[in-house]
Amino acid sequence: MSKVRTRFAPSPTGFMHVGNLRTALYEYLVAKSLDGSFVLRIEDTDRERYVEGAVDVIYNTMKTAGLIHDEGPDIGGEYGPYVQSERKDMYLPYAEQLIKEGKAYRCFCTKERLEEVQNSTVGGGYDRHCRDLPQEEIDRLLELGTPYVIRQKMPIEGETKFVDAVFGEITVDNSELQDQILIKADGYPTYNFANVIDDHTMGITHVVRGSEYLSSTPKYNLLYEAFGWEIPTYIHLPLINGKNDDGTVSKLSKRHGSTGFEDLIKEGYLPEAIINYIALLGWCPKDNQEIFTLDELCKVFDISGISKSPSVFDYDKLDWFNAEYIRKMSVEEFAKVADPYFTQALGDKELDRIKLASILQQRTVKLTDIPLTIDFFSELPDYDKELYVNKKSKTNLENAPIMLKAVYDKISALEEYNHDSIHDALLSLATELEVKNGTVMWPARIAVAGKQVTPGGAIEILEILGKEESLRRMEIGLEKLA
RNA sequence: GGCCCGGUGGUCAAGCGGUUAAGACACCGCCCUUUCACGGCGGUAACACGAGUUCGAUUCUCGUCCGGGUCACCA
Repeated sequence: MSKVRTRFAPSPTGFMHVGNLRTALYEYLVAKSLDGSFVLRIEDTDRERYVEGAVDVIYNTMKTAGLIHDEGPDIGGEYGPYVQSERKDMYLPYAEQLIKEGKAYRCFCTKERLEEVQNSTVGGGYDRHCRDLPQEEIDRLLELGTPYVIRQKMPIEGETKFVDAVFGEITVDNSELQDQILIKADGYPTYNFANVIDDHTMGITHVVRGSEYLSSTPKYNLLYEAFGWEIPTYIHLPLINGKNDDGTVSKLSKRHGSTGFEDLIKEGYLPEAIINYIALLGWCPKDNQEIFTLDELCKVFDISGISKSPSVFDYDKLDWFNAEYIRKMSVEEFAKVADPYFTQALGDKELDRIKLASILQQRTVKLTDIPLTIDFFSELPDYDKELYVNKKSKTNLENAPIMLKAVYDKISALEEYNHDSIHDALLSLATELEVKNGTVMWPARIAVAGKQVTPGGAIEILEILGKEESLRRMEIGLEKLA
């Protein structure tokens, strides 16, 4: 058996949809799990949709996602060129070969006529008007310079069967198939034609793509057969949907939130978490493990685990994966990825960012949540004194000032100012006053944070804020409570 | 509309003729606790429907319904 080769063939639109990314991921995994090669091919034949810098978006996405290709425009390979626009001259000869063999023909029909036929025929479609033109007529039209397209002769009767590795055997009536256009009037190949030629000439063994191609696969196969080429293994992937506000589902799109890889990254998701999540959208390992590195996925990935039914992209689950990946990092790693967000909230204010990271790490779901949860470090928010009232901690407007004053005195008397000394001071205070820990902790935390919910407790916040600033904030609290 | 595909809790999903129908996310409750989180424990919740086949169907077949895809000189 020849070496397994898969390809990812995106169009440079400047946007990498998670659906495309998942297709790329599965193509990568199919190749790597079978000890094969993963090829990147850029399909840029559509000039109108060309976007500046779009190819870089593809490279960057693949790189940050960790999907490293073995061959491609940037690194070459023995099956090049890997950019479709650079291969444009190789398609026409193949189509002409088919004409010579009587498997394709020139169609001179005008668009107007086609439209007319489309509207008048039940079920629409082309009426194969030019399929059997006499040779003299063809020559005459050719001499006149009549524009034409090249169409493939599809079988009129019978059926075409093919086997998909995921969906099993699929049968389609040949009467459903149009005489598809291979070469357009401008001389360029249609997408389907270019695809078959490229896949074959690049030695692609496994075609992995979304299930929207399932019903056009017979057309592909008829082309492979016309050339006498070996048909690749087809692996069609179930689609990814999004959930609408009204509870229905539809194809994943912008209105469901960020669906581009870069958008997701901007929203504070980690690449590894995104990859891990989408790997499980439509595929399940034998043992139901959920957390996987890319390398682990390569080892356990198996085509038989691919599901047939479409799935819904669930941001809640993505959140969970992201939080898991954040918690798995070392504090240093987390501090590093969180740093831009620290800066966003704190500016150039000097705080111990490692300590900050350590109290934040367990409670961060998305990196973008960080600024709002730590904003009080840079500036004490204006808060209502009702915050000092907390039933569970047994604090109220009467005892809060007393507790806060006691904390203030205790802290200002501290020679050494660190986590342990603050800890001991506050806990011993609770013992001395014969109240529960919360009764002294709550007012202290509220005074220095000015927020009901904070990352970390009173001790951590006091420590990070520093003695001077903490005391200043407690003074403000005492004034409020007076 | 024709054709193709799909249908297990709200979501991702295991299951491949006999199970108390796993697990994860979300949700709810309890515990831990200086708030929130993390962590621990527990809970609610599903085989779309109807006929077959079979001793026995979530698993096999057919029909119905629902959902999606596809029918271009777009990719």
